[in-house]
Amino acid sequence: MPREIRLFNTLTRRVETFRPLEPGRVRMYTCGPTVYNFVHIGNLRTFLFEDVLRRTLAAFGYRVTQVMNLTDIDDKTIKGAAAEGVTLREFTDRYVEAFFADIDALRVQRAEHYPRATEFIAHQVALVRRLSERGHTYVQDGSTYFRIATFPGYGKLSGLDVNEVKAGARVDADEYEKEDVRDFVLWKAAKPGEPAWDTELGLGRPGWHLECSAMGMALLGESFDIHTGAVDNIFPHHENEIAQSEGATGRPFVHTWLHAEHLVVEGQKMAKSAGNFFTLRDLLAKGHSPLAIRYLLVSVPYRQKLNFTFDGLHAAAAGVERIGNTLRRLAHTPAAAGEGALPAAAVEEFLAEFDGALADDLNTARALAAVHTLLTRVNQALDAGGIGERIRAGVEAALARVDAVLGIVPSVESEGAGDAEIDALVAERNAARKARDFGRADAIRGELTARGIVLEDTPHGTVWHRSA
RNA sequence: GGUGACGUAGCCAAGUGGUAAGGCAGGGGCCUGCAAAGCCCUCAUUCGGCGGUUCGACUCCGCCCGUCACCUCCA
Repeated sequence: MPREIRLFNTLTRRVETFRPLEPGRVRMYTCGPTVYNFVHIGNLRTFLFEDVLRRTLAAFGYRVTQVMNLTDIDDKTIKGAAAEGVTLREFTDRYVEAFFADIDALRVQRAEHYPRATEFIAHQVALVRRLSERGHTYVQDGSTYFRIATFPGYGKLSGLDVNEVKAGARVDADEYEKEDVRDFVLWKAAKPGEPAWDTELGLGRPGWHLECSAMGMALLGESFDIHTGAVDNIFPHHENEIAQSEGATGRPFVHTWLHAEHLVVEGQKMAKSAGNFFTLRDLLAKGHSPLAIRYLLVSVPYRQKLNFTFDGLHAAAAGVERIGNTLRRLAHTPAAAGEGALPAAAVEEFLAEFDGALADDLNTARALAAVHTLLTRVNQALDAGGIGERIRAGVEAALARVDAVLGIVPSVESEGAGDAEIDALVAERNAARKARDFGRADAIRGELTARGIVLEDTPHGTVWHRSA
């Protein structure tokens, strides 16, 4: 039996105990990138929330099937391809590839499916047909619209009163004519020079919201457990998905809706004009480590606004370092006889708190606090006389679980080994130290430091590793 | 105008009725030939402000101040 988890459902505005439709199995749909550009750290915050969600569910014993769409047909991709004079596919392929490279760098686990909107045109057309059969649509100037007046539940996710949504400066930005400004387009009539599909709906292309309904239902079923995105998706995107999906099937579309808060940079909304807009690539180019970025983005619970700062990034890097240092000490310190200075209860308490925090609507800040408390106890025990073999294995297993869920544990495995030249320098330095020739010893250490090698003289000998 | 968040130490942040987790930064100390790593001590008599409820409130209620988000491009 999987462990229970409590999640805040946007639909009910409450933290609820999560119950999958099929016991032990979770089907989740996560809104993915529009592939017209490199993803920025705000996108990444959301993807990382989804990654921690799927990892937590898996660690808790659920079998997870995750779908993440790749939006490769919309105004932005069309514009981008046209601007460069390449086909839509060539243009979007580039950013799909970049997207995968970026999430790989951040250790995001792959979803089971990454459907592209352009590869599910038939499903989208079929969905519109079902909506038409049930009287939810109308056609105007070759485009097909969803008439929200036919869907009584409209507004239930966002809590917006549709009657309050009035035509104004911000409404009806798109050029297509609608019967009612609140209606949204399902199928857009072709415009000259734009990609179009010749279908029973006429020559055109799918509207923005259609792909998620069609692909979600195609890959996960007409009703599934979880649908996620960032808060700005609540309205109109997810509201419209519900209308489209439930309008077509007459069944509940999604049981639990989860939304990640936005991130701000140095307290300001991230915007290109403000000069605080960062892609992953920007940060890596500045020399920040992917693991530190991941740690920072994961350290604030997903429903909290995250203030991304360079101070915070340095703190995150320090946090990652501390985990690695402790793991390294643990590996290099000989095991104590028997239980040693760390009681087995310390590990058990940690696991209970760590899992408890995650089960509480993914409270990653609390989970991380538990990790640090464990690290302190481990270091105390290491100072106090060592840790027994069995307990040490328990600590390592616990940190492996931390890594399985949060993905923030640096690898110390292959460090400090297999480099005969460095080993020789270390040996030479130790000979100098023994001879009390500290000038020579420090010169060697200085040289190694310049090469990015960190030395540690422990009671059990000198160990070295490469600085992060 | 409508709807909804948030305001805890220098910074990030947990807690949400029982007397303030954790991390980073800072100060002092131990260890070390010196470092590195680690450990110890220290760092909010107080949780935006003012009232109220309560034996007791950071936690509940009211008002006020401030910051922010969404209201059909937006992760």
